[in-house]
Amino acid sequence: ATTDVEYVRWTQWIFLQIYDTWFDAEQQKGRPIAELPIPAEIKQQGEDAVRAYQDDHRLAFQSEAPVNWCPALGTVLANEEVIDGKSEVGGHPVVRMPLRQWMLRITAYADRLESDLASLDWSEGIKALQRNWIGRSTGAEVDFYIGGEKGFDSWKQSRAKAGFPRKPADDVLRIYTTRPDTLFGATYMVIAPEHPFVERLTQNGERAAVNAYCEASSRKSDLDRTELAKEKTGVFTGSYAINPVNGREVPIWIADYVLVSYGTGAIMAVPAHDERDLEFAQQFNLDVVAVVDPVDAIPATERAEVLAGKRCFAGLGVAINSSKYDGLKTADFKKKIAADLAKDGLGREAVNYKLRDWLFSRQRFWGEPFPILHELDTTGRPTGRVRAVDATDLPVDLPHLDDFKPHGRPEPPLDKAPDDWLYPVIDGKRYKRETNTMPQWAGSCWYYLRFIDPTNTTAMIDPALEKAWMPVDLYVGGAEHAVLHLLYARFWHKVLFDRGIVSTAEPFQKLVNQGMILGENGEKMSKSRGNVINPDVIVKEYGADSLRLYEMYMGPLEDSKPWSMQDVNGVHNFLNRVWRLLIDDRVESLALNASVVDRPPTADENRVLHRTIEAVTADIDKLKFNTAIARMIEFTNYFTKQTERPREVLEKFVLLLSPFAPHMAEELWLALGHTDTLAKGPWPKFDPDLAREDTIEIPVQVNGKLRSKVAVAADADAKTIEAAAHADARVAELLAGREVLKTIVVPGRLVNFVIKG
RNA sequence: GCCGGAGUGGCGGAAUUGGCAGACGCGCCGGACUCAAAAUCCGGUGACCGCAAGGUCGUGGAGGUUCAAGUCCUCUCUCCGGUACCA
Repeated sequence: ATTDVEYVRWTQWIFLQIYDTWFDAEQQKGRPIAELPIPAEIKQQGEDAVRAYQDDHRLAFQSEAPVNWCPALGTVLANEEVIDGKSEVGGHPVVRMPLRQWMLRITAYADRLESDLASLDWSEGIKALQRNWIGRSTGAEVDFYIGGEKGFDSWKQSRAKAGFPRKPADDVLRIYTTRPDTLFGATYMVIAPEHPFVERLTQNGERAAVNAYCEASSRKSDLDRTELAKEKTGVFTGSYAINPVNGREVPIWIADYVLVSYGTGAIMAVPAHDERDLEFAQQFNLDVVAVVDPVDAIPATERAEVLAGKRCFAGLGVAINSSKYDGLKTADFKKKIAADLAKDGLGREAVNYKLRDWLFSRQRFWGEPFPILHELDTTGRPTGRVRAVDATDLPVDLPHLDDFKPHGRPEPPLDKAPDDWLYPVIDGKRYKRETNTMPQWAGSCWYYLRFIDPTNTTAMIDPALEKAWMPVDLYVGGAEHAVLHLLYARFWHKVLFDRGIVSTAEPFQKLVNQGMILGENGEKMSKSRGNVINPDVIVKEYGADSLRLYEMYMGPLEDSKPWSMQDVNGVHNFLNRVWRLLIDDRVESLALNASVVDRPPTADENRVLHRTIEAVTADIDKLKFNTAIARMIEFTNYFTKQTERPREVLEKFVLLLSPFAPHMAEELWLALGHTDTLAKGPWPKFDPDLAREDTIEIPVQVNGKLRSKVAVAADADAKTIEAAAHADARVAELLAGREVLKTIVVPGRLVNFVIKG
C-alpha cells in the first residue's frame, strides 16, 4: 500500500530529489540545485540571498495559493466541495484566502510533456486530452506604455536602443497575445482584478468602484467566475495606456474575464476580432476597429458587419487599418510584426501554457508528511529558512494524534501533533516540521517502479532491474486518469530520468483505456440510477469464470458496453458445453466421458484445432478477447457435433481456454489425467500445415454483384481460378453473348467479370 | 464553441484494413427428446418480391473515387466522452 512506511520512505525520497532539482531551460533538463549558476549580484548579497535564489528555482517550492476556507466547518475544502460560494455540506459561506502551499514546477516540463507524446503508443484521444490540458499557444508579449503621453516618444526611443527587457519596469503594462497582427485594432486594455498594477492604475474618482469590484470577484471561486459567464462585468480604472505601434491612447479596464494566472494577467482588447472583447465592448460602449478583412472567408453580408464593427471575426484574413502592414495576410503579418516589435524593443515572441504549477500540499492528516523542516529562531518564530530531512532519517512517519479533526484554523491538522514530533532539534537548532501533507497522487505517481523491486531497503529501485523492466509496455486503466494521474506520473518520471534514477524518458509506452461497463439500460452504473450490477451476485450464481468470460466477450476492450443478464447466461452456457465435451455431467465425478478417445486427430479435426490456436493466439496479442472467445465457441460447436473427440485436441483446447476460464480449465486439466497445474502447461503451438485448407470457395461477381461461387485448390493461380469461374454453369449463362470488358482475379479472394450493359 | 470517439439486423457485436456485410452470442421461430415442463440436442432467422429457382434493396444521410466501398474523399445529421472567458 502507498501508506506503508517502507513505501512512504521512498515517496518522500523522490520528493527530496524533486526538491533538489532546478530546471535548466537552455538544456531543457532538470539538474541538481548545486549546479544552479548564481548571478554575481546575488552572491554579493550573502548566503541568505543565495539560498533564497536557489529556493526560487527548485522544482518543489513554497507559494501563497488561494484555498477555500470555510470558517463554520473549520476546514479547507476542495473546489468540488464548494457550490455557489457555499460549502456542499451544510451550505456555510466559504471564503478564498491565500495560504502557504507547496507547489511542483510541472510547467517547466510542459514542452517535453507535450512533445514526447509523439513517441507514445497511446490513443489519439488521450494524447489530445493531454495536449489540450497542457494548452500550448504561441504569440507575442507586447509592452504598452503607461507613463503618460508626454513621455511616450522618449520611452520608445530608449526601447529601440536598450531592447525588450526580461522583466517589465513599472512604466509599462505587459500583455500576451496570440494575435499580434491585430495590434492596430486594440481599443482598450483589461487587467485581472488581482493584477499587481490595480492599485497604481486606479484614479481617485474610480477608487470606490474599483475596490468594490475587486472585493466581489475575490469572493468568487474559479468555478463561479467561469460558469456564471453569462454577462461581462468590469470597471474602468481611469487610466490610459499607449499602444506602441500607433500611439493611440486606450483606456485600461479591470474585468474578471481576464485571469491573473494566465499570460501576463493583462490583455490588449481587440473587440473586432475576439468574441469576448466584443461582448465587453458592447456592454461598456467601447470602440471597435476592424483590422482584419475576412475577404471571402465568410458571406458578404457578414463581412460587411465585421468591417462596420458589429460582428466579430476571429479567423484569418488580410490586414486593414494597420498603416504600413495593410494588405498582408494574417500569417505573414504575424511574422513581420513579431520581428519588427523585437527590433524596436517593444515586444517579443512568447509561448504560453494553460498548464499550471501543481498545488501539491493538502491540509489533511492522511497523507505523506513532507520531509521538510522549518528553522526556528530562539523565540520560536520561523526564520524563513527551510531544510530537507536527511535521507537517512526517512521515513517521516505520521505522528499519533488523539484527535485529527479540524481545529478551527486553516492550518493543517498536523499542527496539533505532539511537540516531540513537531519540533525536532538538530545540531542544537530547533525546527518545526512541515505540517502540510502530500496528496494521494504522490504515491500513485511511481508505484509501477516499486513493483519492479518492492522489497529493496537500500534504494528506491535497483538500477539493473529498472533497466531490465522499464518502460511499462502495456498500461491499462480508465480514461478518468487521462490527464491528472498520467500527466503527474510522466512529470515525476521525467525528473527521475533527468536525475539519472530511471533510464527511460517515458514511463508508459502503450496505454489502453478500458471502456466503462454500463447498466442494462445503457446508462452509467450508479446507485441513484438503480442500475448497478453487483459482481459478487454474478459470481455466486454463475461463477467467477463466467463473469470474467462475459466481460471479455461483451465487446472491444476500449468501448463502453451495456450489461446484459441474458448474455451472461449465454456465456455460462458455453462453458457448460465445453464441460460436457469432456465430462459426463450425469454423474458427480470428474470422469472423462466415452467420447474422449486416444487416437491421433483426423485432418479435419487438426484443421479446426489449429485454426482456433492461430486465431485465439493472435487475438490475445491484439487484446481482442471478444473475438478470441468467438473462435473458441466455434471450436466447441464443431466438436459438440462429433461423437469422438481426440484427447490430444481437447488438451490443447483446454490450454487455450485457461486464460479466459482458469478455474474450469484447471479442473478439466486434472480430469485429463494431469497432476501438475496447467499454468505450467505450454501454450499450444500453431502448425500452419495442419491448418491449411485444400480447397476453398471463391466468390464470383459479375459487375460487382455476387452471382456464384466456385471451389478451387487453395493455392490455385489466377488463370486456374478464372477458368473455374468460366466453367461454372451460372456464370457461363450470365456471360453468354456478352462482351467481357475486364476480368479481375484476386487469387484466394474473388473473381469479378465486368461486362457491357 | 473547441478537441476526441462512435453510428452496421429485434439486441451486444464481427468483417484479415478496399475484395462474399452481418462471424460469434443473445432473442425469436420450428423440430427432436418428455405424460408435461425445464435442461439438452438439431435446423432456421437483415428487409422486400417470388411456390421455387432466383431477384431487388441494405452498414446515420447526400454526393464522389473505384472493376469492387461498412472501410477512401467531400459535405451533412445524431449520439457519447472531455474541455471551456487560456487572450
